[in-house]
Amino acid sequence: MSLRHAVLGLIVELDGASGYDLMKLFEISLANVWTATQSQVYGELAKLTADGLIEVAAEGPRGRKEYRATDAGREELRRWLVEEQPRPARRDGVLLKVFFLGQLEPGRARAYLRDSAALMGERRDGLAALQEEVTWGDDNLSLYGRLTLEYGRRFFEMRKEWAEWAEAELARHAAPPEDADHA
Amino acid sequence: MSLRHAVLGLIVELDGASGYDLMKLFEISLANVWTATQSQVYGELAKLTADGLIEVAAEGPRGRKEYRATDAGREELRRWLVEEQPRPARRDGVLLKVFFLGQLEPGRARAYLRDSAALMGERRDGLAALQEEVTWGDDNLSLYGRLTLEYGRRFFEMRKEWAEWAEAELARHAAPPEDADHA
DNA sequence: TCACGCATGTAACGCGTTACATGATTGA
DNA sequence: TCAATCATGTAACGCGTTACATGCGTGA
Repeated sequence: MSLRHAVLGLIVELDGASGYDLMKLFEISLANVWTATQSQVYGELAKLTADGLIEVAAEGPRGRKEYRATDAGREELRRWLVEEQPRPARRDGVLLKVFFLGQLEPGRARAYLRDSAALMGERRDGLAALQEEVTWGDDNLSLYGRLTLEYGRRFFEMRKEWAEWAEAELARHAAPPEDADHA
Repeated sequence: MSLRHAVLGLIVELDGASGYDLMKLFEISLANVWTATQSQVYGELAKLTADGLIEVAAEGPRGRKEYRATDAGREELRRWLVEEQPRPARRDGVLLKVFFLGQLEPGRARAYLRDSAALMGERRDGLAALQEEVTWGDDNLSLYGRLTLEYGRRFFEMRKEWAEWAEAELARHAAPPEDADHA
């Protein structure tokens, strides 16, 4: 149940927001941390309201509803942060493919890893560019957003290096070490 | 739709397996790559059979059904490996918490990161020990399983180092740089 | 004989994705 | 005026989790 706390957390930090505001934040700030669709966000807002963790603080033009956290909501966010420990759900589409790469010809398998390394390099560069671009404020979301962005950069860097290493491993196996000591 | 291909892939690689066999493989070999529950596995076997990608090749004692891949199934696995590219679903419970760590007292936030670093170190050591223990064969599953295991080790190592870095960053912000040039 | 392990299945519920559906405001 | 943007919602479907339910075979 993490979407719930993502939505609640944003409302607490911003001290009030609409579903539309939240969507933009999910697309930008939380893009590398937790994704959510529009229907999920509005659905969760309804549930959080029903459970008394947030409330409609004001209504604006075009049916806009500005939600704010209740005391119970702030308490629940804190409880989640302190008490609940997430078990990492290990599920990775790229790794799954690697696991079955033996079904392809060796050349194709290595090409897959090479492409993967290149893609990870691009992603890393994208985040690195973002880090340069953004001017960070002194607020919480800036400070902690900076930490998660750096995590993303390190993540892609790690994957790139791993893919390069894996490709070399395959090469080592494909070409038996005939030249190891006589060349 | 990756569970489908995980199940199909295992059946192809093993050249025949029962749901029970697959469960053990999900618990051991695929634990760090793709998780699945028992009901998922049996459900997927039924679907794959209905779609003609696998078939019951033999029935054993205790109602055991040995599935084997059909030609269509082997073709589908190949297609998935070559054509389909997974978009990485970025969703990470630990990062989500970090994003909202500003809601805690600075001391507690840093403690969270320290604990996280310690946990990641343990996980890394666990995988490293596994790497030492296991005697690897020459089959595909051994070769590619070794690659994914190394990925897991690097992943935890990266997270450990990141958590330590993040904790230091918070320390830097909590204690303003009063001693920077006069000490 | 009896416990453990092998072996398969179903049902209920919640989360996530995609698509559909509608309408108000504002600024060029 | 009209297009873009703001803004909210619903419905259908599939995947994932938990719990329930059942029964056979084998070895100590």
